Amino acid sequence: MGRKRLQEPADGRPTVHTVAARAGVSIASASRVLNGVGGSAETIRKVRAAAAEVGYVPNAIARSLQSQRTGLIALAVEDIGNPVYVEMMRAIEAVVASSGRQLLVHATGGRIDNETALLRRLANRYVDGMIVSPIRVTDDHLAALVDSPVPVVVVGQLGEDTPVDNVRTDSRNGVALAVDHLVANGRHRIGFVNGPLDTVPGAARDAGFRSALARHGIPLDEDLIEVGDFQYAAGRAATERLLARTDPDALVCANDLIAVGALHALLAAGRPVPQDVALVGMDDTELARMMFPQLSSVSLGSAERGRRAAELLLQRIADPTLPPRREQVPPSLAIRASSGTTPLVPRPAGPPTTQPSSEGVTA
Amino acid sequence: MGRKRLQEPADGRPTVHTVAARAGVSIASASRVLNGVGGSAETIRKVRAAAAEVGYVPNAIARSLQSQRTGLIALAVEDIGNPVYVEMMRAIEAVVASSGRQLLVHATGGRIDNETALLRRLANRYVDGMIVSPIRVTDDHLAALVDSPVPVVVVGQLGEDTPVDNVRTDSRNGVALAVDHLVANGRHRIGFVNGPLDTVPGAARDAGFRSALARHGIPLDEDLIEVGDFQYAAGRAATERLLARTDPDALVCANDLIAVGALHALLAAGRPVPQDVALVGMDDTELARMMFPQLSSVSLGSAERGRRAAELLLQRIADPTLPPRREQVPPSLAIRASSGTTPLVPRPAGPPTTQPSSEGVTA
DNA sequence: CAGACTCCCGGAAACGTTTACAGCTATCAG
DNA sequence: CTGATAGCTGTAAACGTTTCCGGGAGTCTG
Repeated sequence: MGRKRLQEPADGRPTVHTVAARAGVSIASASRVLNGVGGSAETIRKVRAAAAEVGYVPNAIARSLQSQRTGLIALAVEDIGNPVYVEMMRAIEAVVASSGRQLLVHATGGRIDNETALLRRLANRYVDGMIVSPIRVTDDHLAALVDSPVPVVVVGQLGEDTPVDNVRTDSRNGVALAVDHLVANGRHRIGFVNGPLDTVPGAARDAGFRSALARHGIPLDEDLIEVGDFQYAAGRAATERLLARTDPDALVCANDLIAVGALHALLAAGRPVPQDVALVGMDDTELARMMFPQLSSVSLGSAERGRRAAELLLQRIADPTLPPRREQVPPSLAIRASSGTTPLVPRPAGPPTTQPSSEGVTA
Repeated sequence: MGRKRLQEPADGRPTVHTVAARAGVSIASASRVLNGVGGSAETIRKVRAAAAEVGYVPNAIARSLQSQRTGLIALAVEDIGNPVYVEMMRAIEAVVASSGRQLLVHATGGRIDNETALLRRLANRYVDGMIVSPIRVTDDHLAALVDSPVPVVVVGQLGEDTPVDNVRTDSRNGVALAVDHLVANGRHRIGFVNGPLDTVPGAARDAGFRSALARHGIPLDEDLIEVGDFQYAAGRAATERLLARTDPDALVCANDLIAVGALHALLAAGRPVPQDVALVGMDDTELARMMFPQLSSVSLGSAERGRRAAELLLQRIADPTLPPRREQVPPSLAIRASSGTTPLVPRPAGPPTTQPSSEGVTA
């Protein structure tokens, strides 16, 4: 029999040619049987047997080249360690896995050039689509998003007119929920520990804080606002700076990592939480529930946003002609011990006796 | 000019054929120039210009098919949310990225069939190698590891005779470090909150705890040992059960998530840490430093293990004929406020004034 | 000026798969 | 008995790239 090509590649792994030769059929028939389309009973039997004997496993790369799909979905986030992204990632993973695909995680380290490069690299088609959650956005970046060669979904704020699938929340309003809650509990010297103002979430939260105070008729004291990074250490340092110059009775923090840093700074300064200072974080990650006292936190629905983003992406992959869509997940407030409702009543210091309810009340 | 094949595929994306035609050279020349090997000055100029004009980007899949390498490294861990894996992942990512490859993360959810399936799927070559950190190991699993079609490195304990690259620590001895430290500080009713005994780390830590107590001549009180999951909630529940039936003056926890749960349970029960009960966690994740009081914790060098595993894997990919290697990272103890050195001296409750040093002392 | 050597180029094969197409056989209807 | 039809099969092309190889042009040496 005149074999046209090697049947056993150098590394000895069987290909569809190996199977076909062994079964005494053509590679087309072998491929059809292996894919479960067509084939006579006899052919099916022979091919299956041959495949089993040689331990044939199809090569994913070759299949991808032919089918023009890789079965991979990329996720680009700033910091793989931030629990908010962990939760988002878990939700995305679930959706992606249920579609038979796999998730490829990129850590951009928040460096935007990094992220833009990633978007440009999409052109080489190593992936069927990408979910990206940028914290900074430049024009260059936007351009890369808009004319991306593969479907892209953005988690986070994006200009109204940008024709890119987008799942967002309203973090401005999220901050307002926190402020409303604190004001309702009699706190009036409310501090705010934010992340960098040149980031999209940082800017939104800053605006939200200022407008919420204004709505309550509370004059703005710039001393009560401090800015750091969206990290634990930066949050702690920022809070220490804030405490050194002024005297808040409550703190709103731009995410839970900052809030944990703030909690640490407050306790170290001998300011019990919530008796002396009430504390509200943001993102409502599991970290908030792991603190003592448990932290109140504004949920921005990160898992839900991740889930929806993944669904949007899968839909767009299935039908690239869909018009750009925009979804919004509303924020909600989980009230826990750190912003307890009995403000400013001096109590003996010590671990608060408030029983930590593992489920926060949603406002 | 007789073109043999389509130069513009249906979706309009340029291929090397497009570039070659536009530059008026063969695809071989175009490919050579684009890869920076060979080509006359004139050819280089023409090809580069043509590539730029049409915005050519090479197709990663086709390249992989030809080169038999995908540039992807897979990492399979149980729980993507456990900070110990986050740290390991970061370390691996750094090494992998510096070799120009990318990391593909799988969450196995601790289900072993899941992990074995993953190993079998490696046969389709969608990835150049894999790092896996199993917490349970069966014979089936071992077999899949040993005759994996692509290089695999295991992070964690593995039988001595298993011919698979392996980076391990000595968690038995790690537990001993914790016990020694507590005993040296006058604690004698030392409790142990462990993970499942049918896991590799759970079993090792259990053995370590028992032998350490024996070495100090402390009789074993089974009431002081409790088992749950390697999770926060389970750790908290296990600690509550333990506290309900006995009265420890110290607790060793099998990882930091459990330790945080234990801290929570202790504080809720009005047992100040470290005054009343000293607490030592394990893994020395950033979570330990984010608690108040900061948690002492046994470092098992997760970042270092990740780094080494990645290096072993890259070396094996470069030279698959290497003999199986086995590396060991020694544990060390980071002493922080939660196991402060002034035991059993009743103090007024309240936030400990111990200044939390962000760097623990290494024993 | 002839031969050897270097360099560049294009044709074609190869990576491993799926699939369009055409040919063949067997079955069925008329 | 003939023509149509359905189902199966094999050949070959295609996916987009890299690379082997042979040929041709140019340069250098003797």
